[in-house]
Amino acid sequence: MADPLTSTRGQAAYRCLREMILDGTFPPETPLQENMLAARLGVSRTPIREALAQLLNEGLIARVSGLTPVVKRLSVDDFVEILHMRRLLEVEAAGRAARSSGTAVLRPIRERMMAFVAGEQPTDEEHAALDDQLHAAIASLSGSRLLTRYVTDLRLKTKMFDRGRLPERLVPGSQEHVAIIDAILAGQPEQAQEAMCTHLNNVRASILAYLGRLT
Amino acid sequence: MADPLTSTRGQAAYRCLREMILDGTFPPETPLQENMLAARLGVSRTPIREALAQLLNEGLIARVSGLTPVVKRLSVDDFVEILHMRRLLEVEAAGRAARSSGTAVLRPIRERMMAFVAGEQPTDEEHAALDDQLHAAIASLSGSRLLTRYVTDLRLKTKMFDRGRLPERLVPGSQEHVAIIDAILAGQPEQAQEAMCTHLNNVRASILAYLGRLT
DNA sequence: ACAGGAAGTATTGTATACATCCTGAAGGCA
DNA sequence: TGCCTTCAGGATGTATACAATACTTCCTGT
Repeated sequence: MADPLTSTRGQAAYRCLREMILDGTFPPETPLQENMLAARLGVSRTPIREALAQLLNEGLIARVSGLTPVVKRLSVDDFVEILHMRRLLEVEAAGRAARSSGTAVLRPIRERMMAFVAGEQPTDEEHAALDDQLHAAIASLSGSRLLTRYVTDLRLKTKMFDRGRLPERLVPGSQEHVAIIDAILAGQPEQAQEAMCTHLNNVRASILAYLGRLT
Repeated sequence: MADPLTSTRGQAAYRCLREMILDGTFPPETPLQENMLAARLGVSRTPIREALAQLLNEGLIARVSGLTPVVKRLSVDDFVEILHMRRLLEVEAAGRAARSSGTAVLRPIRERMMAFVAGEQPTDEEHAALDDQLHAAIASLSGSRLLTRYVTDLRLKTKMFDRGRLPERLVPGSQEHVAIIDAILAGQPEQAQEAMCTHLNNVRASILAYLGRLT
């Protein structure tokens, strides 16, 4: 049988709502009323409430003035804060990954990244999935479940900015990823940390430039 | 009126259960059955389920083999992992706090700490509360809500080890706290970071020694 | 016309009843 | 004797009904 935890309607509703928030089906400030969601997902309010509680904990939604929770709008400051935290944690993770064994799992990811550098054009989903896979693998190689979880949580919140909005970052981003991987494979913690730090600084700079371009 | 969020039975149950777990009323491995808890707290299963979901998210309880969640037993490795993460985050927070304005809030805390150094014997609750207050204030001075929240969450999980088990740490611990405060008040980030790092290393060492003494 | 209040409406909080699934034990068969 | 099957009990997942609360709108008085 499937994992009972992920096969309950409550968990399914959670994943569904999270996806709808991240992909823009529910834009920021959208009020999420329990009855509306229950009707829309075809379940009762009980699993909906469970899902909302989880999203509330994660910070993807918030109760602004008391009652009905709304989709949280990430301010630029929020975004910078999250990326700052990600840098702190992922730089640490990269350093620890370089000291770990089992780094071979990074090799197939490196191959795919090299293909992007060589000119292959992946779909957004493909690219995002590989990005996730790499950062998750590095966090996991750190050997700390806590670090892995925090990195995963933080990356979730910035994911809505990664949706193919910055195609010009594909090749340089992939090059930076390869640099991080190579430093880890070579067992050089300082270089791995530096490469990760550079990468995240570039991500921040390019997204801030994108946001500035909008105004 | 009181904050509507904290006056619901669900939130009350959450705080109540959390306290019971942290103070040992529910020791590790205790199964937390919804019916039992509902009867014990005098509410229905609905708010209990809400509270359990929150505790589950926080990691204070876990579903080990499927069904009934049990109070999580913190292994030594878990503890080291948490303290490692705390060091990473709180060192960062101390550095940023030293660069911030508004550090005057630390002065009354410093006075109390000095009283402990001078020989005053606080109750466990008093000491724990001041400790919380200091670390929370430093995290808050970092200017990052995210950092503050993470530090708070992590400290919660190690709190069960702080319950007056290490009376010999009172004076040196308070001295270390004063050193951190003084570095922040003096606006010296590097020294603040170093003092915080030293402090947390000492905390880890003394608790590991305590745990080793048990075996 | 504007402010204050009161009633109605809608939404969340809580309790309870029902459905589903897991667990454990008893009994039968090889 | 040991293992598998089956059934009973219980615990969680889900739906629904009810209670309480916050918001909205309209009315009234100044």
